[in-house]
Amino acid sequence: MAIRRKEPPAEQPEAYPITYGVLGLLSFIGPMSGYDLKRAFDHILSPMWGAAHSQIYKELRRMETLGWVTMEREEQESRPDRKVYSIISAGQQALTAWEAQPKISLQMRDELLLKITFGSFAPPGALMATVKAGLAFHEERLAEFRENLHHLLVRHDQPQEEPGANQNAGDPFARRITLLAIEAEEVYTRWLRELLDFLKEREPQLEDR
Amino acid sequence: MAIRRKEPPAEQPEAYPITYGVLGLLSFIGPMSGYDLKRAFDHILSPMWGAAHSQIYKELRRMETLGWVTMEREEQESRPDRKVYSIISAGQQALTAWEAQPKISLQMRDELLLKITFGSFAPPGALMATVKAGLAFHEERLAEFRENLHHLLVRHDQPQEEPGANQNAGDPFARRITLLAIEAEEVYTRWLRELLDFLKEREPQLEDR
DNA sequence: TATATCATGTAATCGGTTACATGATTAA
DNA sequence: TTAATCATGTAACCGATTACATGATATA
Repeated sequence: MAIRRKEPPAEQPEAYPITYGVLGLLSFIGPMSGYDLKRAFDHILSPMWGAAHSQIYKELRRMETLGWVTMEREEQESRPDRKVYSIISAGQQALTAWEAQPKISLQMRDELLLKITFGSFAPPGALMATVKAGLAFHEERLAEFRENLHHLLVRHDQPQEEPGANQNAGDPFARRITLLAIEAEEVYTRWLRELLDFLKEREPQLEDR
Repeated sequence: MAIRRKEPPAEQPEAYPITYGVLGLLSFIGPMSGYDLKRAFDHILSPMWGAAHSQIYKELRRMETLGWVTMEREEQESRPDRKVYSIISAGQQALTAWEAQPKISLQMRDELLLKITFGSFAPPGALMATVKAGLAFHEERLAEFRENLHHLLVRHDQPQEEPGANQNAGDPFARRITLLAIEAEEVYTRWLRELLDFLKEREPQLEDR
Protein backbone atom coordinates (compact mmCIF):
# COMPACT_ATOMS: atom_id res chain seq x y z
CA MET A 1 0.00 0.00 0.00
CA ALA A 2 2.98 2.26 0.37
CA ILE A 3 3.12 4.85 -2.36
CA ARG A 4 6.48 5.05 -3.98
CA ARG A 5 7.23 8.00 -6.13
CA LYS A 6 8.58 6.91 -9.43
CA GLU A 7 12.12 8.05 -9.98
CA PRO A 8 12.73 9.83 -13.24
CA PRO A 9 14.07 7.31 -15.74
CA ALA A 10 17.78 7.61 -16.26
CA GLU A 11 17.23 8.55 -19.86
CA GLN A 12 13.71 9.13 -21.06
CA PRO A 13 13.18 8.09 -24.63
CA GLU A 14 13.23 11.26 -26.60
CA ALA A 15 11.96 9.78 -29.82
CA TYR A 16 9.72 7.07 -31.21
CA PRO A 17 9.13 5.68 -34.68
CA ILE A 18 7.12 8.61 -35.96
CA THR A 19 9.95 10.94 -34.99
CA TYR A 20 12.24 8.99 -37.26
CA GLY A 21 9.63 8.91 -39.95
CA VAL A 22 9.70 12.69 -40.07
CA LEU A 23 13.46 12.79 -39.70
CA GLY A 24 13.96 10.24 -42.44
CA LEU A 25 11.77 12.14 -44.87
CA LEU A 26 13.64 15.38 -44.16
CA SER A 27 16.90 13.60 -44.83
CA PHE A 28 15.62 11.70 -47.84
CA ILE A 29 13.83 14.49 -49.65
CA GLY A 30 15.19 17.71 -48.16
CA PRO A 31 13.87 20.73 -46.22
CA MET A 32 10.09 20.90 -45.97
CA SER A 33 7.18 22.41 -44.07
CA GLY A 34 4.85 20.38 -41.88
CA TYR A 35 2.28 20.50 -44.63
CA ASP A 36 4.70 19.07 -47.17
CA LEU A 37 5.70 16.40 -44.70
CA LYS A 38 2.11 15.32 -44.27
CA ARG A 39 1.85 14.73 -47.99
CA ALA A 40 5.17 12.91 -48.07
CA PHE A 41 3.91 10.69 -45.28
CA ASP A 42 0.75 9.88 -47.20
CA HIS A 43 2.60 9.08 -50.38
CA ILE A 44 5.76 7.36 -49.25
CA LEU A 45 5.02 5.97 -45.80
CA SER A 46 1.36 5.03 -46.19
CA PRO A 47 2.12 1.30 -46.44
CA MET A 48 3.60 1.26 -42.93
CA TRP A 49 2.66 4.37 -41.01
CA GLY A 50 -0.11 6.93 -40.80
CA ALA A 51 0.15 10.28 -39.08
CA ALA A 52 -2.17 13.22 -38.56
CA HIS A 53 -0.71 16.52 -39.64
CA SER A 54 -1.09 17.87 -36.11
CA GLN A 55 1.27 15.26 -34.80
CA ILE A 56 3.84 15.95 -37.45
CA TYR A 57 3.84 19.61 -36.44
CA LYS A 58 4.24 18.63 -32.81
CA GLU A 59 7.14 16.33 -33.60
CA LEU A 60 8.83 19.09 -35.58
CA ARG A 61 8.62 21.45 -32.61
CA ARG A 62 9.99 18.75 -30.32
CA MET A 63 12.82 17.94 -32.65
CA GLU A 64 13.72 21.59 -32.87
CA THR A 65 14.14 21.79 -29.09
CA LEU A 66 16.25 18.63 -29.29
CA GLY A 67 18.50 20.35 -31.79
CA TRP A 68 17.83 17.79 -34.49
CA VAL A 69 16.30 20.20 -37.00
CA THR A 70 16.28 23.92 -37.66
CA MET A 71 13.39 26.05 -38.80
CA GLU A 72 13.26 28.98 -41.17
CA ARG A 73 10.17 31.10 -41.49
CA GLU A 74 8.96 32.02 -44.96
CA GLU A 75 6.48 34.85 -44.97
CA GLN A 76 3.42 34.59 -47.15
CA GLU A 77 0.49 36.85 -47.91
CA SER A 78 -2.95 35.88 -46.77
CA ARG A 79 -1.73 32.55 -45.55
CA PRO A 80 0.14 31.38 -42.44
CA ASP A 81 3.90 31.59 -42.73
CA ARG A 82 5.59 28.50 -44.02
CA LYS A 83 7.93 27.04 -41.44
CA VAL A 84 10.52 25.16 -43.39
CA TYR A 85 12.43 22.56 -41.39
CA SER A 86 15.86 21.16 -42.20
CA ILE A 87 17.64 18.23 -40.65
CA ILE A 88 21.03 19.05 -39.08
CA SER A 89 23.92 16.86 -38.08
CA ALA A 90 22.61 15.89 -34.63
CA GLY A 91 19.39 14.79 -36.31
CA GLN A 92 21.25 12.79 -38.88
CA GLN A 93 23.18 11.08 -36.12
CA ALA A 94 19.98 10.28 -34.24
CA LEU A 95 18.53 8.76 -37.40
CA THR A 96 21.59 6.59 -37.89
CA ALA A 97 21.57 5.53 -34.22
CA TRP A 98 17.95 4.42 -34.60
CA GLU A 99 18.81 2.45 -37.72
CA ALA A 100 21.60 0.76 -35.78
CA GLN A 101 19.15 -0.73 -33.28
CA PRO A 102 17.52 -3.96 -34.49
CA LYS A 103 14.50 -3.36 -32.24
CA ILE A 104 11.18 -3.28 -34.09
CA SER A 105 7.56 -2.82 -33.10
CA LEU A 106 4.35 -3.75 -34.87
CA GLN A 107 0.82 -2.50 -34.35
CA MET A 108 -2.13 -3.46 -36.44
CA ARG A 109 -5.61 -1.95 -36.07
CA ASP A 110 -7.91 -3.35 -38.71
CA GLU A 111 -11.55 -2.68 -37.92
CA LEU A 112 -12.71 -4.46 -41.07
CA LEU A 113 -11.18 -7.77 -40.01
CA LEU A 114 -12.57 -7.25 -36.52
CA LYS A 115 -16.09 -6.83 -37.89
CA ILE A 116 -15.68 -9.87 -40.08
CA THR A 117 -14.40 -11.93 -37.15
CA PHE A 118 -17.62 -11.27 -35.26
CA GLY A 119 -19.70 -11.26 -38.41
CA SER A 120 -22.06 -13.86 -37.02
CA PHE A 121 -23.51 -11.12 -34.80
CA ALA A 122 -24.26 -8.82 -37.73
CA PRO A 123 -27.87 -8.29 -38.81
CA PRO A 124 -28.78 -9.81 -42.19
CA GLY A 125 -26.98 -8.14 -45.07
CA ALA A 126 -24.92 -5.82 -42.90
CA LEU A 127 -21.73 -7.81 -43.16
CA MET A 128 -22.01 -7.88 -46.92
CA ALA A 129 -22.24 -4.10 -47.03
CA THR A 130 -19.23 -3.79 -44.74
CA VAL A 131 -17.17 -6.15 -46.86
CA LYS A 132 -18.11 -4.26 -50.00
CA ALA A 133 -17.00 -1.00 -48.42
CA GLY A 134 -13.76 -2.63 -47.31
CA LEU A 135 -13.13 -4.03 -50.76
CA ALA A 136 -13.59 -0.61 -52.33
CA PHE A 137 -11.22 0.92 -49.81
CA HIS A 138 -8.49 -1.64 -50.37
CA GLU A 139 -8.86 -1.59 -54.13
CA GLU A 140 -8.21 2.13 -54.01
CA ARG A 141 -5.16 1.58 -51.83
CA LEU A 142 -3.90 -1.01 -54.27
CA ALA A 143 -4.37 1.39 -57.17
CA GLU A 144 -2.38 4.07 -55.33
CA PHE A 145 0.48 1.72 -54.63
CA ARG A 146 0.55 0.63 -58.28
CA GLU A 147 0.69 4.25 -59.31
CA ASN A 148 3.56 4.84 -56.93
CA LEU A 149 5.43 1.96 -58.53
CA HIS A 150 4.77 3.40 -61.95
CA HIS A 151 6.29 6.73 -60.89
CA LEU A 152 9.33 4.99 -59.50
CA LEU A 153 9.85 3.08 -62.73
CA VAL A 154 9.49 5.88 -65.28
CA ARG A 155 11.45 8.47 -63.38
CA HIS A 156 14.21 6.00 -62.83
CA ASP A 157 14.82 5.42 -66.51
CA GLN A 158 14.31 8.92 -67.79
CA PRO A 159 16.41 11.97 -67.09
CA GLN A 160 14.85 14.03 -64.36
CA GLU A 161 12.99 17.10 -65.52
CA GLU A 162 12.41 18.71 -62.16
CA PRO A 163 15.60 18.75 -60.20
CA GLY A 164 15.32 16.95 -56.89
CA ALA A 165 11.89 15.69 -57.76
CA ASN A 166 12.59 12.05 -57.27
CA GLN A 167 15.67 11.21 -55.28
CA ASN A 168 14.10 7.97 -54.17
CA ALA A 169 13.99 6.43 -57.63
CA GLY A 170 17.58 5.32 -57.36
CA ASP A 171 17.09 4.01 -53.86
CA PRO A 172 17.06 0.22 -53.69
CA PHE A 173 14.47 0.11 -50.91
CA ALA A 174 11.68 2.36 -52.12
CA ARG A 175 10.70 0.07 -54.96
CA ARG A 176 10.91 -3.07 -52.85
CA ILE A 177 8.64 -1.58 -50.21
CA THR A 178 6.12 -0.63 -52.86
CA LEU A 179 6.21 -4.11 -54.34
CA LEU A 180 5.48 -5.63 -50.95
CA ALA A 181 2.62 -3.21 -50.36
CA ILE A 182 1.12 -4.12 -53.74
CA GLU A 183 1.41 -7.83 -53.14
CA ALA A 184 -0.12 -7.52 -49.68
CA GLU A 185 -3.09 -5.59 -51.02
CA GLU A 186 -3.55 -8.08 -53.85
CA VAL A 187 -3.81 -10.88 -51.31
CA TYR A 188 -6.19 -8.84 -49.19
CA THR A 189 -8.53 -7.83 -52.00
CA ARG A 190 -8.62 -11.33 -53.44
CA TRP A 191 -9.53 -12.67 -50.02
CA LEU A 192 -12.29 -10.08 -49.65
CA ARG A 193 -13.71 -11.03 -53.05
CA GLU A 194 -13.81 -14.68 -52.08
CA LEU A 195 -15.51 -13.79 -48.82
CA LEU A 196 -18.06 -11.76 -50.74
CA ASP A 197 -18.78 -14.73 -52.99
CA PHE A 198 -19.31 -16.86 -49.91
CA LEU A 199 -21.72 -14.32 -48.43
CA LYS A 200 -23.65 -14.05 -51.68
CA GLU A 201 -24.09 -17.80 -51.74
CA ARG A 202 -25.47 -17.72 -48.24
CA GLU A 203 -27.86 -14.84 -48.66
CA PRO A 204 -28.58 -14.44 -52.37
CA GLN A 205 -31.62 -12.26 -51.75
CA LEU A 206 -29.49 -9.63 -50.02
CA GLU A 207 -27.03 -9.31 -52.83
CA ASP A 208 -28.07 -5.76 -53.63
CA ARG A 209 -28.42 -3.63 -50.52
CA MET B 1 -8.68 35.17 -31.91
CA ALA B 2 -11.85 34.80 -29.92
CA ILE B 3 -11.79 31.76 -27.73
CA ARG B 4 -14.87 29.66 -28.13
CA ARG B 5 -15.59 27.03 -25.59
CA LYS B 6 -16.31 23.76 -27.22
CA GLU B 7 -19.86 22.65 -26.66
CA PRO B 8 -20.23 19.11 -25.41
CA PRO B 9 -20.91 16.87 -28.41
CA ALA B 10 -24.54 15.88 -28.69
CA GLU B 11 -23.62 12.26 -28.28
CA GLN B 12 -20.07 11.38 -27.36
CA PRO B 13 -18.90 8.13 -28.83
CA GLU B 14 -19.06 5.68 -26.02
CA ALA B 15 -17.16 2.92 -27.73
CA TYR B 16 -14.40 2.26 -30.24
CA PRO B 17 -13.14 -0.84 -31.96
CA ILE B 18 -11.35 -2.29 -28.96
CA THR B 19 -14.58 -2.05 -26.98
CA TYR B 20 -16.22 -4.27 -29.54
CA GLY B 21 -13.25 -6.57 -29.57
CA VAL B 22 -13.81 -7.27 -25.89
CA LEU B 23 -17.55 -7.40 -26.32
CA GLY B 24 -17.29 -9.76 -29.27
CA LEU B 25 -15.05 -12.16 -27.39
CA LEU B 26 -17.40 -12.18 -24.41
CA SER B 27 -20.27 -12.99 -26.72
CA PHE B 28 -18.31 -15.49 -28.79
CA ILE B 29 -16.65 -17.45 -26.03
CA GLY B 30 -18.60 -16.67 -22.88
CA PRO B 31 -18.01 -15.04 -19.47
CA MET B 32 -14.36 -14.33 -18.71
CA SER B 33 -11.99 -12.34 -16.53
CA GLY B 34 -9.77 -9.59 -17.88
CA TYR B 35 -6.87 -11.97 -17.74
CA ASP B 36 -8.67 -14.55 -19.85
CA LEU B 37 -9.67 -11.86 -22.30
CA LYS B 38 -6.08 -10.80 -22.76
CA ARG B 39 -5.18 -14.34 -23.78
CA ALA B 40 -8.19 -14.57 -26.07
CA PHE B 41 -7.09 -11.33 -27.70
CA ASP B 42 -3.59 -12.67 -28.27
CA HIS B 43 -4.86 -15.91 -29.76
CA ILE B 44 -7.88 -14.95 -31.75
CA LEU B 45 -7.49 -11.26 -32.55
CA SER B 46 -3.72 -11.03 -32.99
CA PRO B 47 -3.95 -10.80 -36.77
CA MET B 48 -5.90 -7.55 -36.58
CA TRP B 49 -5.68 -6.01 -33.12
CA GLY B 50 -3.31 -5.85 -30.17
CA ALA B 51 -4.26 -4.71 -26.69
CA ALA B 52 -2.43 -4.36 -23.40
CA HIS B 53 -4.14 -6.10 -20.52
CA SER B 54 -4.47 -2.81 -18.66
CA GLN B 55 -6.64 -1.42 -21.39
CA ILE B 56 -8.86 -4.46 -21.46
CA TYR B 57 -9.49 -4.03 -17.74
CA LYS B 58 -10.31 -0.37 -18.29
CA GLU B 59 -12.73 -1.16 -21.08
CA LEU B 60 -14.44 -3.73 -18.90
CA ARG B 61 -14.99 -1.15 -16.16
CA ARG B 62 -16.31 1.33 -18.70
CA MET B 63 -18.64 -1.20 -20.24
CA GLU B 64 -19.96 -2.09 -16.81
CA THR B 65 -20.97 1.52 -16.20
CA LEU B 66 -22.59 1.54 -19.62
CA GLY B 67 -24.66 -1.46 -18.62
CA TRP B 68 -23.26 -3.63 -21.37
CA VAL B 69 -21.69 -6.24 -19.13
CA THR B 70 -22.07 -7.47 -15.56
CA MET B 71 -19.34 -8.54 -13.19
CA GLU B 72 -19.26 -11.31 -10.62
CA ARG B 73 -16.45 -11.53 -8.12
CA GLU B 74 -14.89 -14.92 -7.50
CA GLU B 75 -12.84 -15.05 -4.35
CA GLN B 76 -9.48 -16.76 -4.45
CA GLU B 77 -6.79 -17.48 -1.89
CA SER B 78 -3.46 -15.79 -2.17
CA ARG B 79 -4.40 -14.21 -5.45
CA PRO B 80 -6.54 -11.22 -6.43
CA ASP B 81 -10.22 -12.01 -6.85
CA ARG B 82 -11.27 -13.02 -10.32
CA LYS B 83 -13.73 -10.56 -11.77
CA VAL B 84 -15.74 -12.53 -14.26
CA TYR B 85 -17.57 -10.43 -16.83
CA SER B 86 -20.61 -11.45 -18.82
CA ILE B 87 -22.22 -9.70 -21.74
CA ILE B 88 -25.87 -8.74 -21.23
CA SER B 89 -28.57 -7.79 -23.68
CA ALA B 90 -27.67 -4.11 -23.97
CA GLY B 91 -24.12 -5.15 -24.79
CA GLN B 92 -25.30 -7.62 -27.38
CA GLN B 93 -27.39 -4.90 -28.97
CA ALA B 94 -24.42 -2.52 -29.03
CA LEU B 95 -22.35 -5.19 -30.73
CA THR B 96 -24.99 -5.73 -33.36
CA ALA B 97 -25.36 -1.98 -33.92
CA TRP B 98 -21.63 -1.71 -34.50
CA GLU B 99 -21.76 -4.57 -36.97
CA ALA B 100 -24.56 -2.79 -38.79
CA GLN B 101 -22.33 0.21 -39.56
CA PRO B 102 -20.16 -0.28 -42.64
CA LYS B 103 -17.60 2.23 -41.31
CA ILE B 104 -14.09 0.85 -40.97
CA SER B 105 -10.73 2.20 -39.85
CA LEU B 106 -7.22 1.01 -40.51
CA GLN B 107 -3.99 1.78 -38.68
CA MET B 108 -0.65 0.25 -39.49
CA ARG B 109 2.51 0.86 -37.43
CA ASP B 110 5.34 -1.23 -38.81
CA GLU B 111 8.70 -0.08 -37.51
CA LEU B 112 10.54 -2.75 -39.49
CA LEU B 113 9.30 -1.40 -42.81
CA LEU B 114 10.09 2.12 -41.64
CA LYS B 115 13.67 1.18 -40.90
CA ILE B 116 14.00 -0.56 -44.22
CA THR B 117 12.57 2.45 -46.04
CA PHE B 118 15.35 4.62 -44.67
CA GLY B 119 17.86 1.80 -44.77
CA SER B 120 20.31 3.86 -46.78
CA PHE B 121 21.03 5.80 -43.57
CA ALA B 122 21.93 2.68 -41.60
CA PRO B 123 25.55 2.00 -40.68
CA PRO B 124 27.14 -0.97 -42.48
CA GLY B 125 25.59 -4.28 -41.49
CA ALA B 126 22.95 -2.77 -39.24
CA LEU B 127 20.12 -3.13 -41.71
CA MET B 128 20.95 -6.76 -42.24
CA ALA B 129 20.73 -7.41 -38.50
CA THR B 130 17.39 -5.62 -38.35
CA VAL B 131 15.98 -7.60 -41.25
CA LYS B 132 17.14 -10.84 -39.68
CA ALA B 133 15.39 -9.92 -36.43
CA GLY B 134 12.27 -9.01 -38.38
CA LEU B 135 12.33 -12.27 -40.30
CA ALA B 136 12.59 -14.27 -37.08
CA PHE B 137 9.68 -12.32 -35.60
CA HIS B 138 7.41 -12.85 -38.60
CA GLU B 139 8.34 -16.49 -38.99
CA GLU B 140 7.20 -17.01 -35.43
CA ARG B 141 3.96 -15.20 -36.14
CA LEU B 142 3.41 -17.36 -39.19
CA ALA B 143 3.99 -20.51 -37.13
CA GLU B 144 1.44 -19.36 -34.57
CA PHE B 145 -1.17 -18.69 -37.21
CA ARG B 146 -0.56 -22.09 -38.77
CA GLU B 147 -1.01 -23.69 -35.38
CA ASN B 148 -4.27 -21.81 -34.91
CA LEU B 149 -5.48 -23.18 -38.22
CA HIS B 150 -4.53 -26.67 -37.18
CA HIS B 151 -6.59 -26.35 -34.01
CA LEU B 152 -9.56 -25.09 -35.96
CA LEU B 153 -9.35 -28.03 -38.35
CA VAL B 154 -8.96 -30.90 -35.90
CA ARG B 155 -11.50 -29.71 -33.40
CA HIS B 156 -13.98 -29.15 -36.13
CA ASP B 157 -13.96 -32.75 -37.27
CA GLN B 158 -13.71 -34.46 -33.93
CA PRO B 159 -16.25 -34.52 -31.13
CA GLN B 160 -15.40 -31.93 -28.54
CA GLU B 161 -13.81 -33.27 -25.40
CA GLU B 162 -13.97 -30.15 -23.28
CA PRO B 163 -17.41 -28.65 -23.46
CA GLY B 164 -17.37 -25.12 -24.79
CA ALA B 165 -13.72 -25.34 -25.63
CA ASN B 166 -14.01 -24.43 -29.23
CA GLN B 167 -17.19 -22.73 -30.28
CA ASN B 168 -15.40 -20.95 -33.05
CA ALA B 169 -14.57 -24.10 -34.99
CA GLY B 170 -17.99 -24.13 -36.59
CA ASP B 171 -17.86 -20.43 -37.33
CA PRO B 172 -17.36 -19.68 -41.03
CA PHE B 173 -15.23 -16.59 -40.37
CA ALA B 174 -12.61 -17.74 -37.91
CA ARG B 175 -10.94 -20.07 -40.39
CA ARG B 176 -11.05 -17.55 -43.21
CA ILE B 177 -9.40 -14.88 -41.07
CA THR B 178 -6.66 -17.31 -40.11
CA LEU B 179 -6.09 -18.25 -43.73
CA LEU B 180 -5.68 -14.59 -44.66
CA ALA B 181 -3.26 -14.02 -41.79
CA ILE B 182 -1.18 -16.99 -42.90
CA GLU B 183 -1.08 -15.88 -46.50
CA ALA B 184 -0.12 -12.35 -45.51
CA GLU B 185 2.73 -13.57 -43.35
CA GLU B 186 3.92 -15.90 -46.11
CA VAL B 187 4.16 -12.96 -48.47
CA TYR B 188 5.91 -10.88 -45.83
CA THR B 189 8.49 -13.49 -44.86
CA ARG B 190 9.25 -14.35 -48.48
CA TRP B 191 9.80 -10.68 -49.20
CA LEU B 192 12.12 -10.36 -46.21
CA ARG B 193 14.14 -13.36 -47.37
CA GLU B 194 14.57 -11.85 -50.81
CA LEU B 195 15.63 -8.57 -49.25
CA LEU B 196 18.15 -10.42 -47.13
CA ASP B 197 19.59 -12.08 -50.23
CA PHE B 198 19.93 -8.68 -51.82
CA LEU B 199 21.74 -7.29 -48.79
CA LYS B 200 24.06 -10.28 -48.66
CA GLU B 201 24.99 -9.71 -52.27
CA ARG B 202 25.82 -6.12 -51.53
CA GLU B 203 27.86 -6.65 -48.39
CA PRO B 204 29.07 -10.25 -48.38
CA GLN B 205 31.66 -9.58 -45.71
CA LEU B 206 28.96 -8.56 -43.24
CA GLU B 207 26.92 -11.70 -43.65
CA ASP B 208 27.62 -12.88 -40.08
CA ARG B 209 27.13 -10.10 -37.54
C1' DT C 1 18.17 -19.71 -4.26
C1' DA C 2 17.37 -16.65 -7.49
C1' DT C 3 14.59 -15.82 -11.54
C1' DA C 4 10.69 -16.49 -14.52
C1' DT C 5 6.02 -17.19 -15.27
C1' DC C 6 1.30 -17.43 -13.75
C1' DA C 7 -2.41 -14.69 -12.17
C1' DT C 8 -4.83 -10.39 -11.44
C1' DG C 9 -5.51 -6.00 -11.26
C1' DT C 10 -4.70 -0.28 -10.65
C1' DA C 11 -2.45 4.24 -11.65
C1' DA C 12 0.28 7.57 -14.25
C1' DT C 13 2.05 9.06 -18.36
C1' DC C 14 2.20 10.10 -23.11
C1' DG C 15 1.44 9.30 -28.18
C1' DG C 16 -1.95 10.34 -31.31
C1' DT C 17 -6.65 11.94 -32.62
C1' DT C 18 -10.13 15.34 -32.95
C1' DA C 19 -11.43 19.91 -32.78
C1' DC C 20 -10.30 24.78 -33.44
C1' DA C 21 -8.70 28.77 -36.52
C1' DT C 22 -8.00 31.49 -40.80
C1' DG C 23 -8.30 32.90 -45.50
C1' DA C 24 -7.67 32.21 -50.39
C1' DT C 25 -9.02 29.71 -54.62
C1' DT C 26 -11.70 26.33 -57.22
C1' DA C 27 -15.77 23.71 -58.15
C1' DA C 28 -20.72 22.69 -58.11
C1' DT D 1 -23.29 31.57 -53.68
C1' DT D 2 -22.52 27.75 -51.10
C1' DA D 3 -19.42 24.32 -50.42
C1' DA D 4 -14.99 21.99 -51.05
C1' DT D 5 -10.17 22.00 -51.31
C1' DC D 6 -5.73 24.13 -50.67
C1' DA D 7 -2.66 25.78 -47.24
C1' DT D 8 -0.87 26.16 -42.59
C1' DG D 9 -0.73 25.74 -38.15
C1' DT D 10 -2.27 25.38 -32.56
C1' DA D 11 -4.82 23.45 -28.55
C1' DA D 12 -7.61 20.03 -26.07
C1' DC D 13 -8.74 15.63 -25.23
C1' DC D 14 -8.55 10.70 -24.90
C1' DG D 15 -6.98 5.91 -26.19
C1' DA D 16 -3.22 3.14 -25.22
C1' DT D 17 1.27 2.14 -23.27
C1' DT D 18 4.32 1.78 -19.44
C1' DA D 19 4.97 1.45 -14.74
C1' DC D 20 3.38 -0.06 -10.25
C1' DA D 21 1.72 -3.89 -6.99
C1' DT D 22 1.23 -8.58 -4.95
C1' DG D 23 2.10 -13.32 -4.10
C1' DA D 24 2.02 -17.83 -5.46
C1' DT D 25 4.38 -21.86 -8.16
C1' DA D 26 7.59 -23.56 -11.51
C1' DT D 27 12.19 -23.51 -13.50
C1' DA D 28 17.23 -22.93 -13.90
